[in-house]
Amino acid sequence: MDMEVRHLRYFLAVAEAGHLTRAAARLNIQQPPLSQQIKALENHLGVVLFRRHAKGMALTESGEFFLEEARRILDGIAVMEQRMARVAKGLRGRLAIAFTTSAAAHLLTPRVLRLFRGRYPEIELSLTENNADEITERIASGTLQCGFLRVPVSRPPGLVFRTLLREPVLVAVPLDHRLAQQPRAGKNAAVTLKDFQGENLILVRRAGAPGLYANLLALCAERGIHPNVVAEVQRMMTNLNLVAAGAGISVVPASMQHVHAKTVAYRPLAKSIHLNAPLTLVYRAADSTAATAFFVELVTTTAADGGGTRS
Amino acid sequence: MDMEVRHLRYFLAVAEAGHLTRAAARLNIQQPPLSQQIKALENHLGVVLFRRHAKGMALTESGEFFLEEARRILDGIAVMEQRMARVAKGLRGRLAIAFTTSAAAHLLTPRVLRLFRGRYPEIELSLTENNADEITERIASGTLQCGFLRVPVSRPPGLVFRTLLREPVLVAVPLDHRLAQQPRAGKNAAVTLKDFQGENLILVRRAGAPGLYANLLALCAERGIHPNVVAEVQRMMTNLNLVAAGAGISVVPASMQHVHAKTVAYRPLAKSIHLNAPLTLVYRAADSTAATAFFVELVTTTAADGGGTRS
DNA sequence: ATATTCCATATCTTATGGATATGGAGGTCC
DNA sequence: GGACCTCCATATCCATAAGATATGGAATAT
Repeated sequence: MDMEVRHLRYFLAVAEAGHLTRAAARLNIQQPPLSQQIKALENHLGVVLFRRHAKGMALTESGEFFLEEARRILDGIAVMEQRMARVAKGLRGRLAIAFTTSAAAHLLTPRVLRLFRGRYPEIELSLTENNADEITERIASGTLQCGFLRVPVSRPPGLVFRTLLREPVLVAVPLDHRLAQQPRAGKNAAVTLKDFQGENLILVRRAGAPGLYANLLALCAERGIHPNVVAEVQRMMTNLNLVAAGAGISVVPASMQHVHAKTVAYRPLAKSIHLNAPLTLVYRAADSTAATAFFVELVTTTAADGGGTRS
Repeated sequence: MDMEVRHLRYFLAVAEAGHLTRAAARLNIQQPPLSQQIKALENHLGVVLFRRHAKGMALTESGEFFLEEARRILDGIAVMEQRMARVAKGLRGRLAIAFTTSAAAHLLTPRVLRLFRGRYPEIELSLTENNADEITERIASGTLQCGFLRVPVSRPPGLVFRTLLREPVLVAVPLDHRLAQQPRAGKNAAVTLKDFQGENLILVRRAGAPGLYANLLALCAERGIHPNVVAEVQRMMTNLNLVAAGAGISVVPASMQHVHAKTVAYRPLAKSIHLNAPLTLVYRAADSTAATAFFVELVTTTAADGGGTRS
């Protein structure tokens, strides 16, 4: 015979009732089968658990030992069931989330993570930083659950790209650059597309893929303006590092204007230029995990509430 | 459905094999019932434990959580079974032992307890001191397992009285007593029965019950000697306290000769007087407890080996 | 495309947990 | 002290559910 949880439950009932008949009633079974199960348990353990006398059943010394053990194990099982119930509800789990450097720069991102941790403390967040390409791929493959990025570079089927917000873009130039010196014609006068003519431009993009910079180049091309593309990098942070080093100018979402603030100047673009940077949440449409749903829900509502303080 | 240990064992096998078919083979069952049991478990927990793909079964995240829990519980059960195996062998338990003050005075008693503790460290000894009457009664009622006493005062059926050893008795007298002064006629000349004539005698006995003192009185009566019984007490220690206080004289087993050594003199009895003090082990004949058997066995062999150094 | 592997489903068998009926042992009450 | 009562054990029977057998479908590899 193998011991089963049933034996423990039955034993405990008898031990607590001190009475086979009463325990059987409490367990909603009849007395004889209970008698047999107890006996089977005693056989299995090689120990007599109860002294049978005319007024009921009393634990033997071995029974007392076993009582402790049985309680311990049944308690353990109860704890397990509770924990698994929380797992089932999605209140316990793991959630792998990634963001691009520029998405991480927007205040919405840290804010939403803090909120989530507070509300679902038993969901362990695994956070990584990566470029939009890899994030998209890893979400599709199931390695990641959610990602924050700017303009989607590819749109594999089955992925949801939810635009959380749009923010202006700024032109980032080295402090000693011509465009950084300009604010006299009217206090921070906007940069126009013409200003890009002949400039060394640093891009963040993958060749052939759409994105913020693809849009910018398209606008320039429309007007016959041809900037001089001196570098294409993977991350916007690298981008700004190069600007800070004086390698050229670039364009970034407004929320990055505090990066390298001592060495890079950020100038607005002219209103006529319809170029803005979205913040996008990516996840699998088929992901039925409760944790993911909680996260998507929290991100969406937080963004709708004015998001990351519109900075 | 109720969760049973079987489910945990099956789950663990599948999780470790990563393979339903292989796990089934390892469990000596077929694949379909295993499939069903796993599914039943998933139903019960409200969680999907495995991702089924063409090369086997891989744990989901919930499955990983459950793996920890299942291992924890199965380990707990294994520990329990081991402990109960030791209980079954009698290596773990409780043993209630009592002795009279005079039995405790014999070196065999502490010696055997020390030996026992060393050999069976998981058997908890509960030690008490009491008079022969109560010890006998409590062993009969099952409150105690073993007792050490001198001469049995009653012999309820079902109790075994095993004589471990016999030792001489000595006459205990106050230091300033006539009999204490005597050792000049031949260096510690023995006390005879005649010496008891008219003496104040202190007894340890229950009226009507046999015992060391009943034997002594019988011997005296045979020869027409009538000591003056001034007290009947419950414990031999009380007895000696009274002798030390000068209330009278008494007779005790030789092993007690170090009690009140500063105020009581111990004198041998004449060889012709056939009076000695046994040390007796009492236990229930029907006591099939291994721990009791171990104890009885150890006491018997220790006593046979020369016992408590014959002091 | 074919074959193979592995899990799921459907049906049947069997082992066993549980129900019913009865007996025996130890207490209690009159 | 005898009749009754309570409570557990034993014996037999039934029903449920675990397990076996047979088959099908999905995914991967050849």
